[in-house]
This record gives sequence, C-alpha cells and structure tokens, in this order.
Amino acid sequence: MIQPPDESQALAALSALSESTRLRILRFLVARGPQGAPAGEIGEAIGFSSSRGSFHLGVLARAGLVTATKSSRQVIYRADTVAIGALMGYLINDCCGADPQIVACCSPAAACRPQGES
Amino acid sequence: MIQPPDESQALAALSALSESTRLRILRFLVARGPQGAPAGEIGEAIGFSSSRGSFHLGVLARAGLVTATKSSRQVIYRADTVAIGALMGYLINDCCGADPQIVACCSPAAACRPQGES
DNA sequence: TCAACATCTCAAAAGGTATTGAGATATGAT
DNA sequence: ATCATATCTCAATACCTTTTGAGATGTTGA
Repeated sequence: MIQPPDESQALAALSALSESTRLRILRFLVARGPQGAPAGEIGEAIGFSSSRGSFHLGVLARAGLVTATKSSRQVIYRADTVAIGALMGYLINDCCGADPQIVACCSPAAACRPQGES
Repeated sequence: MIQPPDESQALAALSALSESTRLRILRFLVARGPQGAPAGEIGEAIGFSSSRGSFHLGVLARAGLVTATKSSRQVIYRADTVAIGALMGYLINDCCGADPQIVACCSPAAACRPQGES
C-alpha cells in the first residue's frame, strides 16, 4: 500500500536535515550503506563530542531518518534509505504536485540551476 | 553548467520547509503555478495575519524557494520550481549519493513506505 | 572485582524562531 | 487631499534548539 509519511513526520525529518552537523552525519551514513557505523566512529569522522553526537544522532533517529541498533557496547547507526526516499516522495509528489520542473531535477544527470543564481 | 546549491543554501531551504505554515504556503504556491498569488490571498487561503504572513513569506523568499514581485500595491509570490528542484537534486544526488532506493521514491508512482511504519 | 570503554543523560547558558498587536509605508480610488 | 487597501516593520513575549561539561549507565576484558 502506497502511503506517504504524514506532515508531522515530514516536518520532523526536514527539521532534522536543516542542521549542518546532522546533514553531514546523514551523508556519511548513506555513503556507509547498510553496514552503518557506530556512534563513536561517526563522531571521529565528523568531529564532535560524545554528548553532542548523541544529541544529533537522537534527533535523526527520532525523525526516522536513521536507525539505531545496539551491538554489545556500541550503537550502530544506519541511514534509513526507505524513510529518506519516502520523504523525497512526499516533498516531490504530495507537496509539489509532481511538478515536472521539480521532478526533472531528481535524476543524477539533472541540469538544475542553483537557487538564486542568474 | 550544472551546479548544485551549496550547503548553506540547502540548509536555509530545509529550515524554511520545516515549518507547517510555510510548507502549506509552498504547497499552495506550487499548485498556483507560474501565476502565483498575492500575499493577502495566501493569508486568506491558509489563515494567518498579515504580519505573520509577511514573516513566513520572507523566510521562504530569503531561502530562495519563492520569488516576490511587486505589482502595484500587491506583492505577488510565486514558487520557484527551479530552486525547489535544485534542492531536491542536491539532497538526492549530493547528500544521498543517488542511492537507488532513494531515487526510486521520486517518481509519482513510487511505492515507498512511510518512515517508521512496519 | 576493577578498570577502560562506548554511549547516554542532565542542567545551565546562549542564541534562534514564532506569534502578537500596534503602527509605519506606499499605492490607488474618490 | 483624504481614505481605504495591501503589505511590511518593530518590539515584546514565549518557546525551542544547540553546545558544553559533568557524570550516570552499561559492557567487555584482565
């Protein structure tokens, strides 16, 4: 059954993505693939203290963009690509009515101009 | 020349989108198409005072997601579909490495499960 | 058991964001 | 000129977010 995330889920996800540390974490985890990475390693790669990392990873997890699974004394975080895809689908199709100009930008080879550039 | 929005632009746009009133405004304006709508009409449709509307429309405009053009005594706002598309492209391709599972969700017929649902 | 490790929680401080209502500004009509 | 209209600005208030450092919790290995 096709069911988009509801608005409040989408808002939580967008809010989670709108912070530079968290965007970097997500980039890192997507690049890692299904294997994910433990909190400490993410912190070392990106550069933040354990409490700061815990805070940001918690925001991402509560927003549903990453999953956290305990593995002995570590916590492995993984990007939830299905959730991320659902957010994209919500934005493109539900919020933007699948506007062709917007949809066109989503393919890897898309030639979309940056915002506010001539 | 293909050039994605830079990170700070993307963050401003994501932050602008992560508020329910503004997401509604954008939905409304995308549905309106290139004709756009004056501030007052958006406020009536969505339900907010002029000062609140001015604040939120300003956030969207500063983030580059909408354009504002003065037309006699009204200000016409329009969704900037190129900028919105560029944001989508940035998220999908630059942040998420064009992960196939994420890209798959962007077509209108995509069957993506919502975040956090079984 | 004890020490080291990985992560989380908590409270304080600083800064950012949203809402409200009053009022300023500018345009168009009488 | 005067008035109504459309929008923006401003200051006050309330609330939310981020960072920091200290320390709590739970896990593994000696």
